[in-house]
Amino acid sequence: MTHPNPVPVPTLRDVAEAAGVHTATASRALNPKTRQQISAETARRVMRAAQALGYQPNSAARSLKTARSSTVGLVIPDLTNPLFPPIVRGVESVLESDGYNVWIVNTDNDEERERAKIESLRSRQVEGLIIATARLEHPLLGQLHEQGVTMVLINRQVDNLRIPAVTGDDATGVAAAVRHLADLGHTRIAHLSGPLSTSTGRVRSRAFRHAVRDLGLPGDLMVECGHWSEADGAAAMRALLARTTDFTAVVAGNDPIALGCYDVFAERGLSCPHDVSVIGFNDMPFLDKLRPPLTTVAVPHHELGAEAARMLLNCIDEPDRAARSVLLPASLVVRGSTAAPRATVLPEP
Amino acid sequence: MTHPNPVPVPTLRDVAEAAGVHTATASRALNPKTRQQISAETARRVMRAAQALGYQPNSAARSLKTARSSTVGLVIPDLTNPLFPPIVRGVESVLESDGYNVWIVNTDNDEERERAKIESLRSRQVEGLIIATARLEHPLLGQLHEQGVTMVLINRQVDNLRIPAVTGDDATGVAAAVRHLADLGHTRIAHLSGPLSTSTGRVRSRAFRHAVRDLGLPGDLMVECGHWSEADGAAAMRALLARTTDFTAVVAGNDPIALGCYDVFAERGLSCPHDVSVIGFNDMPFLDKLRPPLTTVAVPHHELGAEAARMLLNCIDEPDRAARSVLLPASLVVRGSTAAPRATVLPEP
DNA sequence: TTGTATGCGTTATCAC
DNA sequence: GTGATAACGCATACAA
Repeated sequence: MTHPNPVPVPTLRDVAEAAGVHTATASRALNPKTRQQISAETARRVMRAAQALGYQPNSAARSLKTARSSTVGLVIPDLTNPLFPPIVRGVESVLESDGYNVWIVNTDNDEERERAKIESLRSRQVEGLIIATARLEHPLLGQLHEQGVTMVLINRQVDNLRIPAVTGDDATGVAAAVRHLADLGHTRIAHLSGPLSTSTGRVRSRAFRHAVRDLGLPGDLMVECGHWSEADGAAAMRALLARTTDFTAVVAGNDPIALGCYDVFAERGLSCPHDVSVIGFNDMPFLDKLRPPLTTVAVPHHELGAEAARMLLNCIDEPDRAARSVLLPASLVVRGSTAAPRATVLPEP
Repeated sequence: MTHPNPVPVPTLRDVAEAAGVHTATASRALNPKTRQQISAETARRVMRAAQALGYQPNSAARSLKTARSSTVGLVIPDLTNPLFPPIVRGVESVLESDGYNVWIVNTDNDEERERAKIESLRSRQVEGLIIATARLEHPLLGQLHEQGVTMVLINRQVDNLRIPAVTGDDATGVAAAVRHLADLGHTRIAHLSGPLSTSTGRVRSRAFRHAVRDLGLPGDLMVECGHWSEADGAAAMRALLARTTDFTAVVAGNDPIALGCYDVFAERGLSCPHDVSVIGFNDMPFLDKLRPPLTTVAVPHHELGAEAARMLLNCIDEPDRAARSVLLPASLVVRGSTAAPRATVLPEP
């Protein structure tokens, strides 16, 4: 139940009256940037009055007047995907110390939803957008760019348009994964890629092809997952097994896909890493508690968010600066899901 | 880089001019609730103009005029805690279909931060607050309530004030956990509680005491964790083992605390569930992939958020309605971390 | 140092 | 059915 006598929200005018000054004076006294224009005594009186009344500036009025919202929009597919909360916190950590607030929206990877959410963000006069959805087809981005919307992309490079982006160095991460397996003695390594309609799916898939080719290994062991999910990972692994059993290691497009592999191994009585090694991607929480603990590629999600936020601030401050893209290093985290293949013939010296 | 010629954002005035009508008419044409007052022909013309210009209403101006923000604030401790994303999505699923938007803030369980965040929310004229932080001491809540702030609590009951709340039925969940262990033959069951400064810590701890007492089991095997974390769970388990080894099962205050137990078992060479059974709380993602898969109490987090949102809408619509509290059922999810104790003397018939 | 006046973009209340 | 006008709360250019 709300309070029986809902206190009317005090305005600047109330504060001014209580302090016996004009609203303009009160406004200056309350704003740190203009407080110096005011006598210390008056400033103190105004601030006490504001405190006493529980005054909070009406941000709608302020942004209407100043044409600034001190708000940026953060567009992600789905908060329940453990990738994104660290990114969100990274963004916030930078933006909040600069006086900005962050408005988060989920798109569920639905184009219509995404459009609607971004419209609503724009109608809120956000000063910039950080977009962390990874679909490849994206007419919307082009439109926004045309309209001069300030934005930064996370985990996605758009080739055509020059939009600043910050991404994890997926290619190096995949290469490290493949090299690790090769070093262990694996020669037939499969890749269960994410959807090739996503930029990350495409980048990692291509990196895998390059990596195996560079090592002189076969590059035909590839299956595309319909989604980045455990279920689709399992389906892809079943499809691969139906085609061939002549492989000893798998590089999964992400961690849930790797978990899908675990499920199929359990079904088929295969032992990991004994029969087959698996490497995931992203280093989700609690992977070290799995059976076996999953070897994976760690992406600095928090730092991805923080760096995107810094970039966005740059873009807001210097609208004419050329777009830059930043690549953050990914690193292999070796755990228990990778080992030497069972019947390896070690390469002759 | 932003567009070289940043298009000035079109206002209602621009739309009106383009359509050859007055702004008032344009406003009426664009608002579905007033569109009927306008001739169909004019309405169409205005809407086409708006479309063509890419017009988005300025929400600051609108909420200044209407004194409504169509926004509610959602206050949580930390998005990276996997408990909260489902709650957030639950809240959003209800609120968005009602035309509201949700503003999320993280408090990191810091009182000062929480106060600042809520102030910033209020200055944004949010129409209500959903608060999902679980500290027990909370002068702030009292103040907000005094000021007539509409709010709903998640996972926390405040005794004094009559503030609506929606919580999981922790007590029943804990009781089910204890009964499950007793049914397996355990007689000496320990509890590693969360911090007793949190309402959930206190509720679950008390429920545990009641449950063991009702079964005639000893109630002295309790340790309080400093935080709801894996590290603190491990510390508590070490403390318990230093005191006694005369127990065969543990009910952890939450899942990370249970994982802390796993860590200590690994250190000491104890086998779970062979030497000791463990039950967690919350049913975080991927618990089924652990070694062993963790038996836990599932709380309907999405539904918790959805129900809180429904309640908040009620409160906004009918400010004078009495506060209600809702308890959502929790359920035991039996997995591999619980089994009969090794050397059980089964009770005589 | 302080007060006066104005307008941000929108909607509500008038009058026509 | 449409237009004119005012006002929401605040910040700022200008006057004093």
